[in-house]
Amino acid sequence: MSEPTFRLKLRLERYAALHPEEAAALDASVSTVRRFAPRDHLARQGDPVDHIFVVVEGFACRYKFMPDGRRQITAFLLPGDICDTRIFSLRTMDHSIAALSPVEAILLGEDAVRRLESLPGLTRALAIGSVVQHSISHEWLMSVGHRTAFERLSHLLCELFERLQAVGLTRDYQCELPLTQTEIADTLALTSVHVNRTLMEMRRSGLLTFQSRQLIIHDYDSLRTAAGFDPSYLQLQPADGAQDA
Amino acid sequence: MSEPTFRLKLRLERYAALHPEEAAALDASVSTVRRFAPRDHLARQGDPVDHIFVVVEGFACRYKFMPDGRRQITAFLLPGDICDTRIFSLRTMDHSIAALSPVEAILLGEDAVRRLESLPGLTRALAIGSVVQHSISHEWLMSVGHRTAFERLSHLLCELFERLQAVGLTRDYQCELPLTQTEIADTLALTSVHVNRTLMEMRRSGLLTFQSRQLIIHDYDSLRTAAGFDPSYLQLQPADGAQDA
DNA sequence: CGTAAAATTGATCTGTCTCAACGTGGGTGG
DNA sequence: CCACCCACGTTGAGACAGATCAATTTTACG
Repeated sequence: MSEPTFRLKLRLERYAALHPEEAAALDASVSTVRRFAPRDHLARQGDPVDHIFVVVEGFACRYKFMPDGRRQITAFLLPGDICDTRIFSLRTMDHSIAALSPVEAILLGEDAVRRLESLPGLTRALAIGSVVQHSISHEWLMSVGHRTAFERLSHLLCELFERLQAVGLTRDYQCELPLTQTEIADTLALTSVHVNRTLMEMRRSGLLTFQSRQLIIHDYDSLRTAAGFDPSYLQLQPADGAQDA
Repeated sequence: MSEPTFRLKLRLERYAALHPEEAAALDASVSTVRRFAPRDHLARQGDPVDHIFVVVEGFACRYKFMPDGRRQITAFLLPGDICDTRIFSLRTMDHSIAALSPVEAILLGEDAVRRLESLPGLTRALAIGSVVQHSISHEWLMSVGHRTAFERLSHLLCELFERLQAVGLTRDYQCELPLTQTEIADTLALTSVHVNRTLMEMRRSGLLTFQSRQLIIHDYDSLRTAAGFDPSYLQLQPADGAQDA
């Protein structure tokens, strides 16, 4: 668990079987691990892109500001998540990445990434990871465009729960979600007032409780149904050839 | 112009300089060109992924249906656009692609793509193309989440205009947009009724006219301002080392 | 020409925002 | 160790952008 690549390997093995030497190459590529406090920036819009991040612990997010000052969170980076390796093709970041909780992250330079991508299992796993991030964006677009506040929030909580489950950060139907209602609002394009009302409605109806960063889902089937949540876009079913527990 | 890779090369050269042999490799990779009628599917959700597309002519779109039957268009594929090459890592398509107008498209198999991606200029250009598609998704999320109908529509029209301009499909401030108001509505997560009212408002205010598939922008500066449109996310400024016209 | 798809217009309804106030808990400095 | 304080959460009343429902007109095309 003290191994910084622990959750990353859990994630990548969902996508493709990794040879022992590929796992070793991952460990060997870790030279810099950095800690960030909540609200710290891992990267800012306009920064030159000289490394990407692997989140080891904590929550981070990609975001952009609108001209009117409202913030849109466009992605969450959870433990085990790795940034798109193709970002190196860009001169500068076109968005910012900030820590939402205390975050520990591995920094990988372009050379290290190239070396990892020369290994077939990793190539495939990283490619799927990138496609999944894209699919999540599309799913969020559907949420913001066509789902009600209740559906949007249920859908997001289902997604976060399953993503955390994939890296061993849930037990039963509970997990830690270090998010404020305002941050959820910035993600779902709602106001924090409305997120609050919707959360209270969910609590009242016995679906779940979300208090002091702890999410407890009391009725996952109903939550999934309410959200219209279909997890297939996360590609978390173990891949062909990947070891099943 | 009869060359199927003409617009693709225009696009890729915005991202990275291509060596003559890379341009030749692109041409050599074209073995199958297919035509599609409006509403035809280029690919359907669930299909095995055995080739990707390069749009030569016409408009296509990626889309998904919501459980309630509403459609969300998640991306446009314009002439010169190429699908993300990493989609090959997925067993099956997680969304559908349909023609919006008569479409001509090159089909590229995985081997052909691997061969192209072994060339450095193409690797870089294709990587940037993929990152830009991702950025466009994020920008659409901002639109649907935080922009008014008027801003959303202006923003989309600015984006489409600039993308078409990059591949030589505009003259002055005009271009052909083979989109119905319903299709625009499915993109912006509005109703076609509201798209219609918004278009009329733009027409009345002298900003633009959009009739029988022809977009004529009368006042681009005002349109851009109204949209809060910043084209940098499209990465269309000629790359270092790319030839300027 | 005829017919179906697309565009246009009007009247009404509603989910979410806005503004505004008040409650609360956990961290920190005295 | 207690008191203050500030970020976060909670609640209420009213406003509005865009949806919905329902015609009617215009356009494209076989």
